[in-house]
Amino acid sequence: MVRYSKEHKEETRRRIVEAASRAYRREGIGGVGIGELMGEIGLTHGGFYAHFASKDALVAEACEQGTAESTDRILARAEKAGGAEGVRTLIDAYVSALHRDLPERGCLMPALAADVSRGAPEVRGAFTRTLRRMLGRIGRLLPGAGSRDDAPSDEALALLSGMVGAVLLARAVDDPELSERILAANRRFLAETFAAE
Amino acid sequence: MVRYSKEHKEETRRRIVEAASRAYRREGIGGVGIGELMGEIGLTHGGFYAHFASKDALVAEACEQGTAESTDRILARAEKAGGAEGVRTLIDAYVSALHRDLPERGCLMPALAADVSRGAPEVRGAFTRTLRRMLGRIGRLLPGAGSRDDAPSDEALALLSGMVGAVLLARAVDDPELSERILAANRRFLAETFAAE
DNA sequence: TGTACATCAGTGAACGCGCGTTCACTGATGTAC
DNA sequence: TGTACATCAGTGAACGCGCGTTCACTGATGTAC
Repeated sequence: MVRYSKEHKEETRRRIVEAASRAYRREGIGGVGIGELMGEIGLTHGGFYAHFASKDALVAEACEQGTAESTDRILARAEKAGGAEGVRTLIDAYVSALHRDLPERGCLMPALAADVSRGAPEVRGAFTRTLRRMLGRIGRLLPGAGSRDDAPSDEALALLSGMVGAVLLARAVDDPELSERILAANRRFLAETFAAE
Repeated sequence: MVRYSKEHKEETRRRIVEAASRAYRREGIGGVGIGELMGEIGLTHGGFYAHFASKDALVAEACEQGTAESTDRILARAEKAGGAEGVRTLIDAYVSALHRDLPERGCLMPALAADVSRGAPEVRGAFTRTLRRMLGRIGRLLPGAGSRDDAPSDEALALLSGMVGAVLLARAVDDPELSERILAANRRFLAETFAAE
């Protein structure tokens, strides 16, 4: 039943990374085993080590490669709009009930930053590169930003930190009303500060 | 060798909660087992169930009771100062390299919010009560805040979200320079916004 | 075009380990007499 | 004051389970002839 072509292996590898990235954001890194992951794409656990040296190697790749699509979904529309309208679009998309409720398709930062801070060096490195890339894109969206890509702007750092904290707390909280208030307050506050006309 | 007085049991229970609260903030909830915890206070794992019905029950108590001292350490000085000076004191203490580097003695939110959002209902409830208490104290510190304790103010929500996001990202990042920039940018930005004269 | 074969992606049993939880027990305690 | 005893905090072996990882293997593949 199994048929493999020349690109078959790299295709399988890609599917593992994608499944891992989604599952880790949903359940946490410790919450998903290799067997569960391989089963999700219709394979058995033993085959995993033909693709990755260790779970940490997969986690690193899931943090760096597996999140491009989600970042794009959040940022692309904002970049198309541009200006204050673009920043407002970003804030509304990021600090939203939808983003809160679908971590597996959302930003890496609120979902896995705490796990990463306790993780292997290669994982922290991959996470940092993804963060830098995101800060660069947000920085270019903000008014008055220089085009120096190497150092993220203070504004981008403050905006992203606020958005990440808001989604993180909104997810943890028990009470739907408080959760909604966390999002609404941060949306309003960040838009006033970073998307003023 | 073991000698127990009337208050001995509740004293032991208190020590378990304290050790758990510190260890969970440092290593994550999944990163610390019952055996390790009991060993840390000089007991064996079996005795744990004389004090708690389950690990989740301990986690809930660690989130609600075990963090009072840490919250106090961060907030007490700010409350004593009061006014804009008090807010600046809070921001400087929270968004600091010291807080970043000592999660086990720091705020519950950046350390465990992600774990909690995937946790048991009783854990989320305990976390939410601790968050509410903290928001109330921060709200009372901010200028122009009404004394309605039941609903946290938008300003308190935005300030805490920003501080939590900043410490969370600063901990996850690989590069000490970027980590320092995350803290500095957020300190400056939050102080300008919330501690203006 | 048809057959034999080397390759290697994927299989599944097995490993050592640590987890949360249970339970029969031990032995120091405060109390009853 | 001194002894017998019920209590119960803490012990440590055992449980079933899932984890990450290893490894001998299987069988479909593209290629050589």
